[in-house]
Amino acid sequence: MSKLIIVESPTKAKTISRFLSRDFKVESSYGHVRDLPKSKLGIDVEKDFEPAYIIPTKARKRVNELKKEAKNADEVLLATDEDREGEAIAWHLVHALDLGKSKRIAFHEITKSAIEEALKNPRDIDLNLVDAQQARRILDRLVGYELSPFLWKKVFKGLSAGRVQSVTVRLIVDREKEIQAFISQEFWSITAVLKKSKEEFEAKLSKKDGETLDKFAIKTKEESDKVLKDLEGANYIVEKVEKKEIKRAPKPPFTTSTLQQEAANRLHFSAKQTMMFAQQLYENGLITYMRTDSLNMSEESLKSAKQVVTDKFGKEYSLAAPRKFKTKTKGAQEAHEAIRPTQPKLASQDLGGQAQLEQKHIKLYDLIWKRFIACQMKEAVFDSTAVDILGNPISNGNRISQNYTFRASGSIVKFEGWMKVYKERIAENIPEGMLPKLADNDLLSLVTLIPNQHFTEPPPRYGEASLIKALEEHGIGRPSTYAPTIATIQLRNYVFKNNNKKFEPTETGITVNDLLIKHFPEIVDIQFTARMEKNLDEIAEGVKKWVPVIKKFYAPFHKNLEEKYEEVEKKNTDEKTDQVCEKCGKPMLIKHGRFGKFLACSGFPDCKNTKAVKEPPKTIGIKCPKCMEKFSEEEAGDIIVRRTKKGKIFFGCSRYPDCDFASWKNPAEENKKG
DNA sequence: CAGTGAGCGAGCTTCCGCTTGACTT
Repeated sequence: MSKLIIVESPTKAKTISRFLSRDFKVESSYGHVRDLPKSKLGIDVEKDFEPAYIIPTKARKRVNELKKEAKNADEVLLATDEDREGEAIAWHLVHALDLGKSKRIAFHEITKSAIEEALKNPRDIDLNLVDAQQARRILDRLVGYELSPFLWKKVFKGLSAGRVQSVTVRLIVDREKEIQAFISQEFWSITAVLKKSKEEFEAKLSKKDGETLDKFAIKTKEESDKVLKDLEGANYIVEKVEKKEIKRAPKPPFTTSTLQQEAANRLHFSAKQTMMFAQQLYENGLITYMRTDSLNMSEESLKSAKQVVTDKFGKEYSLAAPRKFKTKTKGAQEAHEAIRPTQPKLASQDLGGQAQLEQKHIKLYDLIWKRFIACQMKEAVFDSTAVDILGNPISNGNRISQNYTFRASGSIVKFEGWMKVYKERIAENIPEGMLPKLADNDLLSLVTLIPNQHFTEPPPRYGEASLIKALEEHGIGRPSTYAPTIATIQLRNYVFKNNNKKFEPTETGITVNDLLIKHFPEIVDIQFTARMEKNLDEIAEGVKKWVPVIKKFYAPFHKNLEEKYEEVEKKNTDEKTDQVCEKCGKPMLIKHGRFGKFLACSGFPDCKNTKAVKEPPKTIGIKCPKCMEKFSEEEAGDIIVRRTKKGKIFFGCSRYPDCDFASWKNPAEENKKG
């Protein structure tokens, strides 16, 4: 009896086969094996949106191999992920491989017992779940392949729009507009430096006559001066000492999104880098699957974590019962576990021997290991103290009406708990620093009063980490798409990373975003995906059929689109410049051509003068090596980041065409490697 | 990888989500 099991990933296949007898052969599909054709819509909207699936050339070889394997097997078991995409992959496999006989199985973790359990419970493919996936796929294709050509016609060619990318651009443009519209406000704070015996500490002005002062209570220097004057000669007396014990629980283990965020914040990895290193850790059997939105952890791993905590830190740090987490992510599919070390016993220091791992792999593993171990450790406990101090102004020996209250706070760590492993900035609600021992009615002496001028700040621009966080919170995109989406919107030149690695929209990004918001508000609504997911869930549950759901969306969308083709004028994306054409004296314009921006004379077609557009100098801080051989450092060109026609990034010399140095790799990074 | 826009109007661009190589352009 020979049986063939098909999963998505070759690494998963390898792992599973270790648990099974020789009767089983485990192969992988490498993701989807059928898809809509790339070159055309591939959907017959007249015939109930019938999709024309094809096997892409990239998948052809794999399909043929699997076909052969299936023929030789007595039974085929489809063990793809238990989620919408996984179910669809199984269904596509049935059609692509012509499987007459096949069964669907699913396991929730890759352990011997879970696999044996799954083998005992085969089922049929869930066609409702498949339909939900088809609806998702078809809707995305309809939106993407009808809206993008609209942009080619009304803006310029090569642009794109889609359910995910267009909303991602919107987030960035919206934020930029908030920043532009922001009006900074002045406010003041007053800090008293006080002394008890010889110990100095700080307290912030918090109340006037018992009324809490809000942030803008003191708006100007004059108002601040008035308070200082009121306080001349005041006594400072401790009014109330409040002690509290604060407990902080650890954060859950990593998902794709949180891993990308933390690796960006702590290790300065891009989302793309993080995924590449995680993939290699996964392939080396060191971590669980890296594209996941689940917070589940196998019982086995929890047991192992407890052992590690007890061994490494002592029993007082370990939990009586494992701590479990529930996802808050909208639309989470949870086909996998959270990202965790497969062998919790292996700390990052134990990884030295593995030659194929670089420092960056080890750093990422360290982060994953610590986060996982910490989530199975006791809460951290703080003793926090908040003290109200009355500043009683005295006037001519008499108390005057106003009095002021200052507040000092501090905390000390009573028990580190999980923070012994996974350091966090204390921040959020827990003040830092120590206070001297204080008791009610203690008389304090004033060292000095410090007025501070502040200005409110605009909201920050998104970086990769905060953008991914926002996408996940709105349920936009999936673990496998966060990094590629961010790459796409930069490739299309909708947004770019500024010198601080924060996203700013380009002119094109703003133009396209405004156009979409004005004419297709539904598609670029931040809630669009969430509403779609609700419908998909109903399809998956069998409450709704997929065709009417798509029809209900498509009919008005398409009608609107046809109207907009008539109504909307072509956007003129020409940008005026201060430059004057040296041939005819007319002003020069920045135009969009096949190869991006260029300068052209506004007198066209009478004057055909063109020039390369002045590139924003995207230097990487090093000189051109080819120039350096011939010229002094003064004369040598800088290496600048440029793009090919296809948008691929390469590194060239700023003196082009005098110097033709060009490289695909970043010469600065090449130097570092030696 | 150093071009380019308009118009003839061919043939092309484009989506999201699942998964890794085969390229050293």
